[in-house]
Amino acid sequence: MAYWLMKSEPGTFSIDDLAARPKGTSQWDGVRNFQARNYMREMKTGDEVFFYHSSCDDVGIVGIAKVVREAYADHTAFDPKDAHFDPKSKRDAPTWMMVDIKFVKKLKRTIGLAELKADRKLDGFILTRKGSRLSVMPVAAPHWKAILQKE
DNA sequence: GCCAACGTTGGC
DNA sequence: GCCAACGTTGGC
Repeated sequence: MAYWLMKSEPGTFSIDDLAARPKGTSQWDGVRNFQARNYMREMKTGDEVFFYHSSCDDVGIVGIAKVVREAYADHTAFDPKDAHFDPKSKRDAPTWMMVDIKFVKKLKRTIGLAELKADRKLDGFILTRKGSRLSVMPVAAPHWKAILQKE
């Protein structure tokens, strides 16, 4: 079992939005970065995911979800009307993939970015690495545990 | 709104 | 293959 972190702007799709979906489940579409896509292809059913709110007043980890469907074609890339349309992605050879995740729980409080940056136990975490903009990333087991202990 | 950092594109 | 220009991300 592996651990991951996925970023979302709460103004677009928040942890509450995920919880409100039927069965608390949603596809994770719109990823258009190769490294992030590659990580999604590694995800296995049952893997756990930190849900992170970015570009908002309260930036940080807000909840936990789990992977319920492994990588498949992101069909929004085929739709010319979709904001994330990519003409280079073909139905018979999709460039972009998505997974489905399911709401598990909200944390009792947001574990803020500043707090994550300040924790020496989290050295090496991709999220807090200078200049990192990845929206999907792995979380090492010791890091996962250290973050949970902050709750 | 600003801007640093990064990824992508396209001319050469 | 190089690299400048451009677009995006995302914290502040």
